[in-house]
Amino acid sequence: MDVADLPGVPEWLPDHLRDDGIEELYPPQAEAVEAGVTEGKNLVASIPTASGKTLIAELAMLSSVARGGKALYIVPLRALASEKQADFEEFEQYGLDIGVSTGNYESEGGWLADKDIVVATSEKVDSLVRNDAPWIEDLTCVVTDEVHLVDDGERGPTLEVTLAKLRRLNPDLQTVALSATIGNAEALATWLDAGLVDSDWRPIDLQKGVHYGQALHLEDGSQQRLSVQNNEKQTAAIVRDTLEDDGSTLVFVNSRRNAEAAAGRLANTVRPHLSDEERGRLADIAEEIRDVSDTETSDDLADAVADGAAFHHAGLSRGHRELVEDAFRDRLVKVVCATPTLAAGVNTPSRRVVVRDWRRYDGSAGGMAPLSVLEVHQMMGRAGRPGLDPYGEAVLIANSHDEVDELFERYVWADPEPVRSKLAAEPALRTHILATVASGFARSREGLLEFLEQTLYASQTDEGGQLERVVDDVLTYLQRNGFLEIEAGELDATSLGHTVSRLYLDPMSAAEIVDGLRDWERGASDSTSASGSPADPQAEPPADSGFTTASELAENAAGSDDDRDPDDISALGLYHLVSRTPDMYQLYLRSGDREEYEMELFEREEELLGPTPSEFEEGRFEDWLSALKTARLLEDWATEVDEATITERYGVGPGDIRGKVETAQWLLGAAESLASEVDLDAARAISEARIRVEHGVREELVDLAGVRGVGRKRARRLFQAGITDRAQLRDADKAVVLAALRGRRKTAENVLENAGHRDPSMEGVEPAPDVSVDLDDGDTDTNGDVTADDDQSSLGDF
DNA sequence: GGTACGCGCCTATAGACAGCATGTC
DNA sequence: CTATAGGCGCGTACC
Repeated sequence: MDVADLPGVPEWLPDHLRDDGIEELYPPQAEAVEAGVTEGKNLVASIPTASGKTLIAELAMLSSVARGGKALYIVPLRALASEKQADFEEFEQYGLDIGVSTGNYESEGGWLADKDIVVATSEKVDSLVRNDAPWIEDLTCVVTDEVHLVDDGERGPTLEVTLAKLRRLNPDLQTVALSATIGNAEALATWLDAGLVDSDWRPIDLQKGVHYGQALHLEDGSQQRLSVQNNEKQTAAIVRDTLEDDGSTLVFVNSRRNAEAAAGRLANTVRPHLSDEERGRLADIAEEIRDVSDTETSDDLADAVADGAAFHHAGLSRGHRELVEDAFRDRLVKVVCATPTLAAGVNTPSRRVVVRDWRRYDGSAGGMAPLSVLEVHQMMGRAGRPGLDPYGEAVLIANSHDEVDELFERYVWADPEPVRSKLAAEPALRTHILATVASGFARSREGLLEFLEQTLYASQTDEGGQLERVVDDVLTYLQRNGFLEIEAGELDATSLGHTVSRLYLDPMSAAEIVDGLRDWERGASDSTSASGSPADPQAEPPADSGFTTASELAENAAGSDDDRDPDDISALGLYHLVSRTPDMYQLYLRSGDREEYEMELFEREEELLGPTPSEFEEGRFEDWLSALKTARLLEDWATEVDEATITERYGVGPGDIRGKVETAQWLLGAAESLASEVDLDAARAISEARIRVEHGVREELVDLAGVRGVGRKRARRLFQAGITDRAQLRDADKAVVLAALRGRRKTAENVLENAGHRDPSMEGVEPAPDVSVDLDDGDTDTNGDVTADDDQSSLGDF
């Protein structure tokens, strides 16, 4: 189909596409147009990655906007939100306004209501609906990227429920759903009352194969000789072979450690193939990587990159990831060894893809579980860059002759699994039922079930019995914990319930937080026996186990003599409290850790909020310990322990620290709201703990770190120079400030201005000579300090 | 005596959304 | 209920 023949699109679009070198649509795109995407029709497109999904989305959104509408583009990852924003911003020249909204970022300059196209994550959209964002009603078109993720147990239900809500709010809404190739695209189409484009077409050939011994067996039956030389691994042989053809390789492995180890080894394979010029540019990038942070991960990555290899996983910080992705796209880095982060995420195609590990550890399966066909196909789909490579090759690695056949059967020739709704699971319904009631989508049990009828789950199952049963369990749970009231069949969210829904908390997290805080106020004496575990946990839904109901408000109102002062709650206690909620991704407890944290628990049990579960309750006790480990990490961060020490002590990457800190910040913010909601007096302690973790500073720096432009390091330097709070900074001797900030005039001016200094100008000011500021060269003060504390407390016990 | 290698045993295990109100070194 | 790579200690073979 020629771009001139597109019905319903703005008149500038055909020319715009031609300028981009697009004269004709790809076949699946043409099918989509024939199905009416540009004329407001619903559509499900199940097509491979990189076969033009984005254009289908654009056609739908632009034509909808051209008719005076407003479009929403839902992405699964924050990283994709910014990528799509960049894509769509080229339409700004035609007067369109693009906006982005994710948890940590909101586009500035004009509210989202004024935007023509809004990009957001599914959770953010859910949250916007819960908080009654007024512009939601103006939407005329919603595009969902990667809809097959409704199959995901944790995040799928959010997408499902959110789509159902959007469609309910606005029955005329055009719904376009983009999916990877899946087994049951027609089921999605039925659910969304949509036309269907289901195609395998790719703009560039993809040849799948399995490597074993000295040969690469391809799916068309041919074989390529690809010999493994002296001692090298199969992966190395493939990488070398690709390099000889001047191509790059993406290697998928199943753990972070494997990614790092493989990158280190493959660096040796790549090194001899680099030109001098490449070596020079790679050295520069390696230097930038070292600048991002001075952790071991950072060093290892820099070493590998200097040789043209890299690893990529979620433990990397944002800066690291971007540098690696860019260098790979620029073809400087020849090999990237990645965990599945890269397959789901951003656009980094490569000549060849190697799927080295096809099994992955899965705690719920109790061991290694094979990857799904869908996942493997998604990884393989990264092979071949349109316009750059003649074709793409995706290779699985077999370790035996039998495995060759197995891999062909299991992945190369197999069709992807059907997508199935995971909505009927209790944890998902807990949060969505509360939100559905709180935001007025349902006012009775029947209304609730009727609403759930609009989900994929309902369209995929014939017997409603299962769903109904879980719904009743969840309603009971929500009622018992004081989130909902049920009266004469009427459902009503309590004010606590509304708060929880708006805060986007899992109700179970909210219950845990409220109970923990309340338990503290009630005093320690009766808490050891106060575990709310039902007598027979087996008979109760798992959601209930171990929690006193949050509705026992009246019980402690009387107050007793052993009430404790809420200001005495320690930061560790609060960090532990939020770390044990289901909203915090827990740290893995390694074998050696168990003993260490049992000891730690023994020493600091007093500080924790709520009764420690019995050691015989295996699962709960384990969770309690790993929450303690997470809490310790946060405490270290809030005690100015430096990054490198933390990564080493807890076995995490630099990016993980950021993630934990961010989550803790969010949950503590939520805890603050909850405390005031239920009249608990802990707000001050929580707020301080939150600010400390936010800036990563000890108590005495909280005030200083609140000044814009002052982080944990600058705050500490100022403090050492004798400036201990914001007020002092406001009237400080400029010479001292300048010296404390190591003579950086511009920084000092900024800081003083933000602190409200009368005359921030640094002109003619010289750093005061008697102020010494040596904290970042080596692990002198802050770290040394903390390490000493640490030694003291642990040594004292042996 | 030193080194190189191979074997068996032990260990450890992917990803990342959200409130609210603004900004690290 | 499922696996496997890598690191380490140890024993053997060889110079």
